[in-house]
Amino acid sequence: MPVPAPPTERRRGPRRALTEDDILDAALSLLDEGGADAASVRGIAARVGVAPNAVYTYFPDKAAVVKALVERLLGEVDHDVFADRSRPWRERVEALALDLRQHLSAHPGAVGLMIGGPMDGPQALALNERLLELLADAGLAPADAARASYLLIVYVFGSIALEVADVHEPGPLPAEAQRIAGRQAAFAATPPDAYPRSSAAATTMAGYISTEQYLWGLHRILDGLVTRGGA
Amino acid sequence: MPVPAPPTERRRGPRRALTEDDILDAALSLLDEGGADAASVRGIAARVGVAPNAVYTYFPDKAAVVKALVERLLGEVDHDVFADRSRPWRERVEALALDLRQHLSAHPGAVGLMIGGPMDGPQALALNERLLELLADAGLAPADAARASYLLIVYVFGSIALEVADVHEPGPLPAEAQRIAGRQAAFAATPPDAYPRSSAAATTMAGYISTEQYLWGLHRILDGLVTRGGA
DNA sequence: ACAGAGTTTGTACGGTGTGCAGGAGAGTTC
DNA sequence: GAACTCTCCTGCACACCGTACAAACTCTGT
Repeated sequence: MPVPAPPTERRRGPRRALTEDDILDAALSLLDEGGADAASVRGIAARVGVAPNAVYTYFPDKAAVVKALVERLLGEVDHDVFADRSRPWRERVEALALDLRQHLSAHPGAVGLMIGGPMDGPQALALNERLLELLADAGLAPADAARASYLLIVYVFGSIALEVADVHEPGPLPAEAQRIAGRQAAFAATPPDAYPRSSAAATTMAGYISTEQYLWGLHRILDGLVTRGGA
Repeated sequence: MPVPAPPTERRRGPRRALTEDDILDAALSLLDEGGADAASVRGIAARVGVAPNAVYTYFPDKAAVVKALVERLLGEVDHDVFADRSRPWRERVEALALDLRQHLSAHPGAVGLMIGGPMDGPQALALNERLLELLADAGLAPADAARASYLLIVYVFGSIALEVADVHEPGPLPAEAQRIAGRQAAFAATPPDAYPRSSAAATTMAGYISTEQYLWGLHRILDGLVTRGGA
């Protein structure tokens, strides 16, 4: 604790009607209901019942709101699950990857905001730290662990980004089976003469958004990491 | 050619002052100069010298402009380079990955637009088709080739997305060395007591955005694909 | 010459993020 | 208790966004 001083120090002026978290709550619910466009400053302010510019008392600008929101979502992942060193490391990576995917795709509108910014907050760093620990446990040298951690992050966020990019309407993601069926219908329109292989692989491609494909890719990456730990 | 009919059929009414390509040119240049926000319908119209709503003669809405622009950029990659079956397949995948990265990061503002939509146009399909061919040449069964193709696409677009997300100002990407130096400076501020591993790996992490790291990750993925081609 | 289709423009509406001036509440100091 | 000061919230305003509508103009087919 680098701040031992006054936690209960009352500020001057009138008490705040809101907290930063109230604003983030409103932003997140708007994001979930209406997509990225719905999470406007005016919308947030209306939801918490203040004038639009009152938001600027809590955050300097809208970018700060989304930054804080991203941090909060990243903080929701349970670090203990994959910090448990008694479990095999592959299992722990898998648990982390699944956890991240579940948490992030629960808020599809927020995914675009994450990959739109640098993702360099404390929670992002903490996550990276855990990943480095985990890969060190796997026997990777520090430099390789760092590279591998980035590779995994790219895979996780890239997967989720492409996944949510495929759904057109805002709101919560439909069930997996439903989305796959929709993609299957879309891929059926692929002209087989122009794209023979794509057309033949349509069924597999429709399943790109499935947990199964997600794990398949993850396993291939983990395989690649162990077959050649060196540079 | 499924359209043998009249290519020179003159429409009624006055001749168009522009072409669709003029609009895409303007959109792309604005995107490159001022980032995603600068590519507004009004900005595009001003650049080509018409009223804002004249754009709607050529495209139904802004989303269609973005979609066409994405398709055009995807069409810029030279398919012949990695369609040459005499070269080893790993080399061809590498060439494709590098080509894509170069083309896409030449227009950083466009990257967000790509992963914001479904990426299901003809050029995207053609790219996928080539990748499937390539992976079939590598000896993968069709279903595995499809999965592997998606894995590679996720990696390529995920990498580039995270890469451009790190640069704050719009405009063309700075040189690689310059960006790495900037990241190094940023990572130096990481508190070593809270994040010991991240702090120790700062130098490696600063290089995340390098071509070297990009290829390292790609090679790990390719290793993972060959060590276990089956499900 | 005329009709009609197609292109462009002016105007306008509702939305966005955000700066500025002023008013109201709550602590601090006399 | 009065005065001061600091903070929060508000109303208003600006510049911008995407885009719908109707009018004006230009060209082609008859």
